[in-house]
Amino acid sequence: MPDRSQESVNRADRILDAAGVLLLRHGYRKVTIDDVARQAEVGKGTVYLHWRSKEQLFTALVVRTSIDLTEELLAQLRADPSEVLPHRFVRSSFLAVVRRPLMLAQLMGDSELLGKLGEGPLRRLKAQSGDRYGRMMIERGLLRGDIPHVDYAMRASVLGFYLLESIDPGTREMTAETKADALAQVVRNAFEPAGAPDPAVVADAAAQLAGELESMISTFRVWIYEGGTP
Amino acid sequence: MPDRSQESVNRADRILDAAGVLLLRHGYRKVTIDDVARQAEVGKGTVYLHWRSKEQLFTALVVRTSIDLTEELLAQLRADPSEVLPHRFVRSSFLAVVRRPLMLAQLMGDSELLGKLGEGPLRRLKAQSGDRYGRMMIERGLLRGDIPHVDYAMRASVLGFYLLESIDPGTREMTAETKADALAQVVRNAFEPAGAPDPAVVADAAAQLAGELESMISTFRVWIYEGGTP
DNA sequence: TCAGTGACTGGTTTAGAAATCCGGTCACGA
DNA sequence: TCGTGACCGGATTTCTAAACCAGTCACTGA
Repeated sequence: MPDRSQESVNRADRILDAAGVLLLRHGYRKVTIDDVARQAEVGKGTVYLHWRSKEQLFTALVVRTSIDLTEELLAQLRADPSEVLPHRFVRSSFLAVVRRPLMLAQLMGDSELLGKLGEGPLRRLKAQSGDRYGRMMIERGLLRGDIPHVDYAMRASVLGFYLLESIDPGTREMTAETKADALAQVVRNAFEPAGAPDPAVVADAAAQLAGELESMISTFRVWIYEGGTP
Repeated sequence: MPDRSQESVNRADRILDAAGVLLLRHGYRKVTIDDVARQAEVGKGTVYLHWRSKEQLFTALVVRTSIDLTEELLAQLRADPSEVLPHRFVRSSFLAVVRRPLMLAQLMGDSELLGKLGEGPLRRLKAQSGDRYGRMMIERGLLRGDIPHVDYAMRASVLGFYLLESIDPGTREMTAETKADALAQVVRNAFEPAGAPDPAVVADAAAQLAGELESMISTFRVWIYEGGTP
């Protein structure tokens, strides 16, 4: 028998579901709090019992999606530590992002869909995490240290795979997996050292990355309730 | 002593110069034909002696810049045939584009600056040429044939180098050369076969590419006078 | 005679006012 | 105590009048 606060969490989730459906259909600007409340079958005031503003409501939605995505990556990493290798991890991240329209919109800076929700500290946090991941891989010898600006080059190359589709509609016929495989090839050939990596190093790196992902998830959990502006 | 038509060409060039200055400063929408005429110190009607519409005037400007860019690449290719190798050619193209704001704007689809001039047959032609270059390099064994979707992967990776700067302002501190070098590394490691290429193959490929560039330039020359819609 | 010009025209964009909308509050009812 | 929807006023949209500018063409002077 669910207690009072459990009910409240359920309802918060229902409201976020409603917000998600409407956001993807109409975009941030055209979705009103009234719409969300009606879709979630609650009164408008009820929405404000959970979040202080429209911006915080939709930020919570983006953060919830980020948690979901990060948990997926974490599960894959735990099932197979070699997921930590750049070509594997970048591949999984690519698929995890393109399958979540909200994440894709945030990464591509789609202000039509997200308003200015795309910016903000959330994006900075993710960028920082990417940086830390890169440095960690270089330190452990899982990314080539012999080429200058590996981090820059990898960021640039990967970005292109996310953005090409918006510039060249012809590529929309390829499946996400096909693109992800091509991306993995590029990352492996261009940025990873030749030869098989030491399994011990891989296991260790996987453990560290798992820790980082967990702490990201914790940070996200806090943000859901504080609207990303603590 | 310059004849009548030489004068006319000079004046057309002066008008295009004026249009270029104003376009970069204010963008397509805010530049009026009056402005251009005044900047070029001719009457407004005179502009219409050279081009049938505002769109054709600015299209001619973009095409003139494209010719200039293509001639630069052609000269480099003639000076050193190994410029035809993907990592070299992509590097030179990158530099040639980022040093010409109009070309960069067109490639990035900057509609603030170019209005809808960014679209159109010009862009399609350039995309096609890129495709043909890719196929040619694969046929001659200068791009790896063993990885699926090399063309797609290379287009995506290269695109990222053009676009990263607009997403991550931090990278603006790097010089264009540094970025171009990183790009060349990626292309070489990810897409070219290991080992030195056969000089005869290179020379032959260079000759063919030079031919293609020449024919592009010819096409551009026609378009200057026909506004890109023959 | 004709290249060059700028006043002129009417479709389009902009500016400003009026009307509508919607984020956020809160008094009330269950 | 929790949930609601009528209500408020700042923000956005809509409407209309004024300004603007692409493109034309009759005129000028070389």
